Amino acid sequence: MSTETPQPPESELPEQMRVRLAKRADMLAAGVEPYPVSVERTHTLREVREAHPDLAVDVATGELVGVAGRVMFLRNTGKLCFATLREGDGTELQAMLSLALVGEDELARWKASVDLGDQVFVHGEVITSRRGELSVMADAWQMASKAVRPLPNTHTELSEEMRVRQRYVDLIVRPQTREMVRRRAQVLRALRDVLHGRDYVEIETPILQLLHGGATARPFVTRANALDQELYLRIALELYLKRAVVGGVERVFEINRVFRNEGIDSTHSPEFTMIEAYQTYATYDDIADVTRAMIQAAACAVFGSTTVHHVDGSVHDLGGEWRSVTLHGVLSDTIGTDVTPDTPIADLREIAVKNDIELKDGLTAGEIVLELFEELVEHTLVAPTFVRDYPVEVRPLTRQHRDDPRLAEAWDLYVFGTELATGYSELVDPVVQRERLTAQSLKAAAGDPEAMQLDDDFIRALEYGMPPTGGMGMGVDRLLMTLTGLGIRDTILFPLVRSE
RNA sequence: GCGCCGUUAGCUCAAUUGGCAGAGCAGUUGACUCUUAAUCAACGGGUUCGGGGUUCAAGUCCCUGACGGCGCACCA
Repeated sequence: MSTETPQPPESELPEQMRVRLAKRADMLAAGVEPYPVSVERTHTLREVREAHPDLAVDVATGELVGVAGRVMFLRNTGKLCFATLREGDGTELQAMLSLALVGEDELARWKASVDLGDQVFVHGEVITSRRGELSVMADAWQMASKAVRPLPNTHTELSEEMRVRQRYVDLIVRPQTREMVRRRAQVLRALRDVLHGRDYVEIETPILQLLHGGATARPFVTRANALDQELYLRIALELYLKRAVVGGVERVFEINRVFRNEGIDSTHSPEFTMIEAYQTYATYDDIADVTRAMIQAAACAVFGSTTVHHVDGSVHDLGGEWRSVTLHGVLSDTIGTDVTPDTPIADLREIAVKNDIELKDGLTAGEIVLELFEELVEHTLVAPTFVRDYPVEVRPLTRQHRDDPRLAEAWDLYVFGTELATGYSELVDPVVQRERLTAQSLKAAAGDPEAMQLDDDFIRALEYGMPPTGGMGMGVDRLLMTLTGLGIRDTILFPLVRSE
């Protein structure tokens, strides 16, 4: 060891880090920069590969290139060294260093300073080895960035915790993780493309809010020092998008993060990405078509068709029209008993008892129907299914049904047994909306932490007249899960983890 | 929040009834000009998650805390 790095007490570091730090120090002592500002890269590894798709064995092209990548394999033999370089998209290319070409000193310097995981630059001729491997035969090489921490071994699976806590390592080691990053980008782009194609305008609305609303969920609370006031992180996008609709943004959407202070598990993250879209002079039927178009476009963006491939190997077609049922209808079909908005509470409770479902006291008929649906039907809806016409009391932001005032013009979209999206014919009557939110705020005052607050400014906006509007909301992470079959923590690049 | 299971070398894991803490990969040294999970030889590497206890003796048993996984509850 020639130079000390006083920061962390070296004796407490693992042996392999001490060795690598010593190599870094030795390079500095020899006047070699382990972290140069740049290197003379002329080609990406992919470009070299694409320029020479099928060279014969043991061929020299005469083409000189400068390439760089992370060392993923290293085979230092006596007078001929091999390294497999990899760049960000996963493309790999072999570098070879021979005593004859680089000389004794440079070969020794390579062996002494290069470890698995280092970023290196290699200049030389594009050749194929005697075994036919496309390679760059080096005439010069340079460290591009010395890795002082060793990579995990690449022959065993990384632990789940390591993959989430050190996602950068997961990205280096696992192609599936790199693929998810790109798939998420493809999905976001597809969603935007569909909406832009229909003349929607993307806007950004406040994340820090004085009141929480637009959904029933526990919010995160924070504080604005300058205002000396508590603020909430938004739980939904809805109420501000509707303000924009009132103001004349007649087709509007937002894709961004919302925050819910609730359980964390394989399908729930405290922050997740929502898309909400609103279109004036549209109904919940129109917005269902938009939603289907978005999901099918997302599938095509990822898989090239509406046939999706899950990580468990299963294949599912999300193409064509989707099944549409009513809430009461699908519940009736499932349990074999007719349930309608007229079914008395006593009868509904009897169905619950028969099916071993415990119900809280004081529920309305509509709330019981919804509970029965969630317990008995939801998990059976594997193929995409719009479930329509919910009890009006469980959809406080939706207009009453044109044919039955006890129902709301709302649908939920279920795929693979879970809810993926929701859509409404929006409630635009300010008087009815005030009544509904007042009822919600009474529940909040009574201690329900998930109930909506009465947002007077939102009501005031409606009082100026909001056009008839259809709206939808969808969890983007859920969409990724639907397309790939992964858990939510695999669809979010950097999910929340507890401190180590 | 409640319950169950787990945490051992850089990584992935093993360790019988409580009896010397091990393997593969990675690392160090040496050999090798066609390797590609290279091979061969030798060597090094441990606060067994933290704290406390029982015991002649604790990775192993008990208590406690942290973190993780699964189930339940809440929810998208």
